[in-house]
Amino acid sequence: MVGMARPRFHRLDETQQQAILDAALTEFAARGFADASLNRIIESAGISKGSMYYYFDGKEDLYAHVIRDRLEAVIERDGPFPVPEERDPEGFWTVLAGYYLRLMRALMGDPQTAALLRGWLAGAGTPSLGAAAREAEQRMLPWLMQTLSTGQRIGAVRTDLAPELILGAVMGLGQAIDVWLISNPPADAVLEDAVSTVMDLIRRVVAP
Amino acid sequence: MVGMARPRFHRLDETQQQAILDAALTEFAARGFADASLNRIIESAGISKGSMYYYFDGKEDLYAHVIRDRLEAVIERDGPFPVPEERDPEGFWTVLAGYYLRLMRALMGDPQTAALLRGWLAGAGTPSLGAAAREAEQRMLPWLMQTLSTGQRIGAVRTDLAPELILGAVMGLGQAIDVWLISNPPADAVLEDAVSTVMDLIRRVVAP
DNA sequence: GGCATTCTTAGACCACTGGTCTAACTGGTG
DNA sequence: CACCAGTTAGACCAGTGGTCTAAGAATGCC
Repeated sequence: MVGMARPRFHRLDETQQQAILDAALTEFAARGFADASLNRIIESAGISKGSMYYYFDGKEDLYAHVIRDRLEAVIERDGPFPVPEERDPEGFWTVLAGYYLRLMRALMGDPQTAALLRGWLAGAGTPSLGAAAREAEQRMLPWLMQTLSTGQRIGAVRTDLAPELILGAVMGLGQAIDVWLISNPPADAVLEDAVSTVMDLIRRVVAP
Repeated sequence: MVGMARPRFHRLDETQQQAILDAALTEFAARGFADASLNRIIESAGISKGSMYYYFDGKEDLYAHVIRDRLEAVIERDGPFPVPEERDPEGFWTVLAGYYLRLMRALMGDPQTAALLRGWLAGAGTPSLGAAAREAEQRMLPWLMQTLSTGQRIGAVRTDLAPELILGAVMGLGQAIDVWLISNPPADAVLEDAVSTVMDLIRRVVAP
């Protein structure tokens, strides 16, 4: 499986694992995948190049691993985010709005992880982001598809367009909104208003 | 001004200008900015590295120039696209739908230019795309802002959100739709249906 | 305790990158 | 023909991601 550190990485001393992941997170968050330097990560982590390639298949493999690691950390700390089981549209959207608000707060409190995940999502459409990092993106797909399915079943989401198009549109919209929110960070007092605006935009796109 | 070949480039023999731009277009369209190799472009163009740096400030400068060159070519061949002057919303959207249809047809007939422009728009959110290429993107802004303004004036576009957010949302949506259309290219017979779907999605986002 | 085996590390080496720089070539002018 | 400005060629540089091999370290067995 791509995007998976070699099993021997998990047998490595915890402190050293952390040193590698921290160095990688810092570099990838600051510069994005393409402009990040594996050599700088290696130096910062205090290991040798041979070691790095002993534990990871390469730069892309390390990147995908760090993304998974951070996603799992966010879910563990701020989750869970089960697929909504509500039966009425208002309930459905309320749950999703709550998830979004929670995620926004979490990422506002963890700017490095936020930057990493942003860079990853933004780069998803470019060739320089390799298969491994795209595979990481694919991992979110089942959750998204299930949520979409639920929304369609209860009348909250349109059924006249291909699911892939609906999801893509929401993701594209979400990223654009994200970019704007970075430039115009809402005060905590109006975070919920911002979330309402976001949910409204998404609902408009997906409403039956 | 960045993104501008040095004036001496325009004094270069036409054939050689074209060789450089063709080699650059091919490489950037195929691999995107980050993974493109300036050395390969140089070799393919049949010039020396010293020459390339004599005419351009670097890889990024060349990229921005090729983008402008292709955008201008598209506008020259398939334009013009004046800011709509209609006074009623339906007229406004009809004009924009016509522009979109024309652009889609144009880009379907010019896949290399389409790939280049796609790579550019997709990369706009990533750090590896430099200031010069982002400046090229900024050049579309006045047209977009004017169109948005017209739409707002005649009641076709909402006024309750920041213009930057509305534009960003439309661009983000547009890219997601574009990605989907690449994977699911519509037959010419249903191109207008596809355009209608796209316009509907955009209208939902921006409607008052 | 020594030896063999396996695991892990170190860093030399490679082809390639974008970019700089200098010498040489070319063309125009007086 | 000499001089000057414009242009070209490609050597050189620091850095990249990745490979490879030798050496060191750890473990297990007799």
